[in-house]
Amino acid sequence: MLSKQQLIEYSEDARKNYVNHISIDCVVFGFHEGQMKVLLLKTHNEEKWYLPGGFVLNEEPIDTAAHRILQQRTGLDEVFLQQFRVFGDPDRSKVHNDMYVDMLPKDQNWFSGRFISIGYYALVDFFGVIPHPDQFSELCAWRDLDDIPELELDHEKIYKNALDTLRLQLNYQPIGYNLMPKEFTMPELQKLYETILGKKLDRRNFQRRILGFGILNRSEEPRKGGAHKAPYLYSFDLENYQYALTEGFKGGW
Amino acid sequence: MLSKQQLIEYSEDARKNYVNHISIDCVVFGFHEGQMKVLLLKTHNEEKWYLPGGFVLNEEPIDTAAHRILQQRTGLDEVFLQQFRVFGDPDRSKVHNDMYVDMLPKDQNWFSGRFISIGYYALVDFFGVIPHPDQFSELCAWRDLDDIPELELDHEKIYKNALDTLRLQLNYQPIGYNLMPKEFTMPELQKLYETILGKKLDRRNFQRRILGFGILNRSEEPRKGGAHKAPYLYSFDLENYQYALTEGFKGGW
DNA sequence: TTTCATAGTGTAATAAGTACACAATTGTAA
DNA sequence: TTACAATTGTGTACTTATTACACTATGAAA
Repeated sequence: MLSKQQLIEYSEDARKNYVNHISIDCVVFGFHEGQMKVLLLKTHNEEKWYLPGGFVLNEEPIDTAAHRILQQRTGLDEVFLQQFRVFGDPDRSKVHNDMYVDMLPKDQNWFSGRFISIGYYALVDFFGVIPHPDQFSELCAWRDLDDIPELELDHEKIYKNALDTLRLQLNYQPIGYNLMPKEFTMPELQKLYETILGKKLDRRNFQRRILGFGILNRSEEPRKGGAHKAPYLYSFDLENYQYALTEGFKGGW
Repeated sequence: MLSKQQLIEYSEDARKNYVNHISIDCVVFGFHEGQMKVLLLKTHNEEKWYLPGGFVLNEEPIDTAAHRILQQRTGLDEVFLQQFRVFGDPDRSKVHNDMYVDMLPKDQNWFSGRFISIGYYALVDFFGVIPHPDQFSELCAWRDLDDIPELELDHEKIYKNALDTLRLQLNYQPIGYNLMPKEFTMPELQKLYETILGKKLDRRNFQRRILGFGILNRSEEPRKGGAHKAPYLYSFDLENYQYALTEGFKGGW
C-alpha cells in the first residue's frame, strides 16, 4: 500500500501518462529443475501476493505495454507473450478503490476508478530472469505451480485462466523453445509437459509424438553425468518451430 | 458522422455513463439458406461499413455490455457470445479522432481519445434477429461471408480474427445450436460447417464424425418436400451439447 | 413409370494413439 | 573388477480415428 504522498505522486504521473481504466496483468511462466513456476509479487510488510502488472502508456500499443511491463519485472527484452482474456468485472478492483478512497479526491486519484484488465501470459527462460519488485512490492519471486499462495483481487482467476489456456495451446502449438535451455534431453522436455499438464505421460509415446512434430534436432553427443545411460541432447529446429507456431499442429476439420 | 449538436449531446451522455477508452466490437454470425452471414452497419449517406459496437456502462460487467449492445442491434436477449481478443493499437481509432477533432474541445469530446476495443463474436438465430441501426447508421444488415464490403477502422482485422477463432473452435466445441433452427437435416448442418470453413467436406465422414460427438438426436420422421429422398431431421441433445461446450471434444494430451 | 436429385449407408486402407517390456549404458558401491 | 541401481533407448501389437471412395433408396416432377 502506498503512503498518501506516494499516492499523490503516483496518481499525478499515472493520470498524465497512462490510459485510464485499462490495466495489464501478466502470468509469467518459467521452468526450472523439473518444476513449472510463476512469477509473483509480494507487497511490503504484508502477505499479499499479486501477478505482475501495469498500465498502458498513452501512445503505446497494448502488446508493447505488456512487453515493457515484463521487461521491468524480469529484465528480459524478448519473451513469448500472448494475450488470452480480458477481465472486466466492475468489482474486480474494488479492494484497491476502497484502499485509497480516503487519501485523495476521486478526480485526482488514479485508483478511484474501475480497471479493465487485459490478461497476458508469458513463457520465459528461467535463468534469464532477474526479478525486480515494483514500487508496491518488496519481493518478486518464482513460485512453484503446486505452491501458489492465495492471490489478491481476481488474480487467482487470471492465473488459472492462463494455465488453462496454456494447456489448450499444447494441443496445437509448440511451446518449449521459450522455456527450455538451448539443449535438453527428452526426459527434461517431457517433464515440462508433465508439469504444465499436471499429470504423468508415457515416455515412449511422448517421444514418438513430439518427434513426429518435426521441430527437434538430435545432437550426436549425449550428456553424461548420472549413474545411468547417457541421454541424447536435443535442440529446437527454429525454422520448423516457427512454422508450427503460426500454422498449428493438427488440422482438425 | 454526427453533426456538431449531436456530437455535443452524445459526448455529454457518453462521458457521464460509459467507461472511457474502452469499446466493444461484435462480430455477429448468422446462418441462412446455406450461407454464413455477418451483421454489419452502414453509416448515413456514406458507403462506410462497421461492425456493431458500443461502450461499457460505468458499473457494467463487460460481458453484460456486449449482450446489451447486441440486444440493441438484434433484439435478441440470449445469444452465444464470446470475447476473443483485444484490439489496442493506439492508431486504430485515429479516423474517428480526426473526424470530430474540430467540433469539440478535447476534454468534452468523447471521440478525442484512444479506444481499446474488446472483440466479441456472437452466434445467433438468423430468424430471431430484427436488425436495428444505431444512431450513426442508416442500415443494419446481414452480409454473406463471401461478400463482405470493405470495413472501416480495423474492423476487417477484427472480423477476420473472429472468423479464425470460430474455425479453431470447431475443433473442440459444438457450435450449431445457436445457429441452426430447432430441427435440421444432416446436409444442412454440414453446410454450416462448410460455410464457416470455406471448404467442402465429405458427406459420409462428416456424418460419422458429428454423430460421434453424441450431441445429436435423430427424429423418426423425415422431412419431405424435395424431388429426392426425404432426409432425417435432427435436433441437438441439449444436455450433451452443454457438456461438450464446457468439456471440449478431444483430449489432446 | 421413368428420370433426376439428393439422401442413406458401408468398407477397405492408412494414420494416429495407447499400452506395455526388454536391452543398453553409466556411475557407484561392494 | 564386478555387480548393481538408475535411467535411457527402442519396438510391437492392439485399438481407435481418419480418409477415400460407390452403391442403393426415396420422393417429386416430367
